[in-house]
Amino acid sequence: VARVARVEVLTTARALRGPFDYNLPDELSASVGVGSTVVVPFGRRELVGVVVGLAEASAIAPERLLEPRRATGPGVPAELIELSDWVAREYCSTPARALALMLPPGAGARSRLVARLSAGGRRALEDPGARLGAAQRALLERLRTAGELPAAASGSGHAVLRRLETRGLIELERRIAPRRPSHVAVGVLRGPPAALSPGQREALSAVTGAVAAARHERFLLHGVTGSGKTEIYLQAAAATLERGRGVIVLVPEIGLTPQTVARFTDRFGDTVGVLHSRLSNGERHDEWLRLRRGEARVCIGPRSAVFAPLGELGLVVVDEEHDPSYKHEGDPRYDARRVAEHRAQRAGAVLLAGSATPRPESYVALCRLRLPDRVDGSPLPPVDVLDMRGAAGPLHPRTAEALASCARRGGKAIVLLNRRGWSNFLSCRSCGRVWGCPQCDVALVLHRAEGALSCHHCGHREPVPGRCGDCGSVSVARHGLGTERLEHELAAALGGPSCPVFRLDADVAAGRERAAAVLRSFERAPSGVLVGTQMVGKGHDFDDVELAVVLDADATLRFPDFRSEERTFALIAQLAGRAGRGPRSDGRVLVQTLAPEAPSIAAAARHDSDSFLAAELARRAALGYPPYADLIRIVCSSARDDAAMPAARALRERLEIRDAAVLGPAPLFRLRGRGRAQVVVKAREREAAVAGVGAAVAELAAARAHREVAWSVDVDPA
DNA sequence: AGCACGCCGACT
DNA sequence: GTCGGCGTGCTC
Repeated sequence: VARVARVEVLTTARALRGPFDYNLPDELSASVGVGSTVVVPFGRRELVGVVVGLAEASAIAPERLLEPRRATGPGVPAELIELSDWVAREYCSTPARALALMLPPGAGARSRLVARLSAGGRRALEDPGARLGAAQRALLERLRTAGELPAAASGSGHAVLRRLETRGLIELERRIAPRRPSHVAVGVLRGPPAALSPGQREALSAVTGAVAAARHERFLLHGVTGSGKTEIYLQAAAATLERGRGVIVLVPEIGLTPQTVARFTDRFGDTVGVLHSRLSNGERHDEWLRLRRGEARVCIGPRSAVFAPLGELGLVVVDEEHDPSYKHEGDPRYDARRVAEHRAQRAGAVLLAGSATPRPESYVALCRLRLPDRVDGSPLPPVDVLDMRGAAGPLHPRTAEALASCARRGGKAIVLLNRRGWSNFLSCRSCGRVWGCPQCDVALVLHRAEGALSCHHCGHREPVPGRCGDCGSVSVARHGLGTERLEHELAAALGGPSCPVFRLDADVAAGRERAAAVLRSFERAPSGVLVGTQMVGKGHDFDDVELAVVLDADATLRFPDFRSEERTFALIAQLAGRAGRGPRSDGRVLVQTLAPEAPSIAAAARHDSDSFLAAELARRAALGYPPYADLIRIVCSSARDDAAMPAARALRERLEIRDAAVLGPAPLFRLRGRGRAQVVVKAREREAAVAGVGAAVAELAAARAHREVAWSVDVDPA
């Protein structure tokens, strides 16, 4: 009989090594099993924990074991406990952090302490005789101006906060992630299930064959934009539901893919549970519960939906599998595509990844299904590469002419520039000073409409300078072109009632519903130009865009990253796929670049993903990059700028992994006021390398010498 | 990670 | 004395 529950308590601490054992009294043993969530006494606190195992006895003396206070909520399926264990090990994280991903929204460890001034505190600030230390006074002052502050941003330690709380001068409240407004769907092309082309039928039958046999297989649906991939997802999902099994559909950032989501909800109604961050906490929790109870059998959502509480999984779809948003940028740094593969394999389910521009990894590893043609029969638009070396302005004469002609004829165009803001950086014309971020070693970007310079890494903002802080000169040069200025210049050149200019980038999208509103306006407008960052190339299908332009197409190539070729190819190919669709089949694409002969740009111009992938794979093989090796990146960072490098050096010396190259340590630019250094491991034997790095980091992170250093392990860095 | 405890210096 | 700023140790 199970007398002992093994519990992982939900805390983010790396130093804490669970699981911890608790006695299970009779009244709990009936309701508590693997996957149950429980509230347990832990030290001097009470924490939520997850039961990860049951046992008859513990290695700890029975009299030292405590009992869970109570069970809470429906818990998670046991299958997800196993998955969390795999995620924790695969990404060198902790069981508790991995478990937090599986829990219903809001139940995880993600909460924060918020401080607020009380009436007593307000009086104390005005009373000169009040006993207040310097730190206490400073905190109270900050609270008076800010209203309320998260404890982490209060500038004071917990000791100060707690003492002020016991004296009644402040109020402390633990709060879960803030509520967000709900999401509105836009630009939906509704319609009955389409008849399939022969190519679609063939691809679908391969997938449904594997589903019917409950055989784990992995497919790559490689088809251009508009080739009918979504219809195959829908019909494969329907076939899976008929077999009584569940479906997970992963999409990139959901705000940008409302069309895919709407097609699923249209086809399957309440059977679909939608999980995404723009639902309110309550709504998200309700959707999660519907999935957990089996009331919804299809889950659609962004990367975190790969952890949906669905039993009897039969199919996992990964739409736009090349999209970088599938990589999670917090600990654990999981890759939803790899998690999807693992989960599907464990469940005997089928993995169906789809893209017009698949990653080389998927191209090699998955069973390929080709959809070479657009469903509407329209050809892919011709792509012209324009050499910008020696060009005078931001637009090539042919680009300017094409845009003007499009505006004259009342057509629609999309212009992509992957750079936000007005201009890149500012410098003083007399002394050469460049305005940089005080927290990060990068230049600040001018956002003219807000009258601010902004750091795109940490969010630091300062007013636009009137004069140089070093020499006092009032002559400040603005360099580079961003979307804000491009919008302004195009509006001046073409704009007017007949040719409105719209802009879509992260600055616009920051107002949540604004992104959808911009897309809706552009879609409804009979003519106009949409200017934006890569967001304009995602998700949305407009059936009347005749001209697509990419500016500075080689910008992504200038990043020292082994994926830069792949990214550049995808950026151009994805945008090209959005031109000349529907009735307007006379679309064209212009690509401005300083590197017209770059293989990724030349191949994208020919719509030739097969030869691009072949060449890229050969390059990866020669250089020892994925899929022919696995990369692990470890970043050390510290508020003390001289602490990161010694820690990285110590890691390098500690790492002994067979059949792997260890590169570094290399210094990185300062970020959010923290000095950083990295070590990269290129491994032929993935498991050994992950285990080796995990052990080394665990050991060094616990060492006193590196107490102030934060360690971040990124397996399969993006 | 919290949270408490214990030590030390500054101010009443 | 007391308060506030650290450094250290523990959590079934």
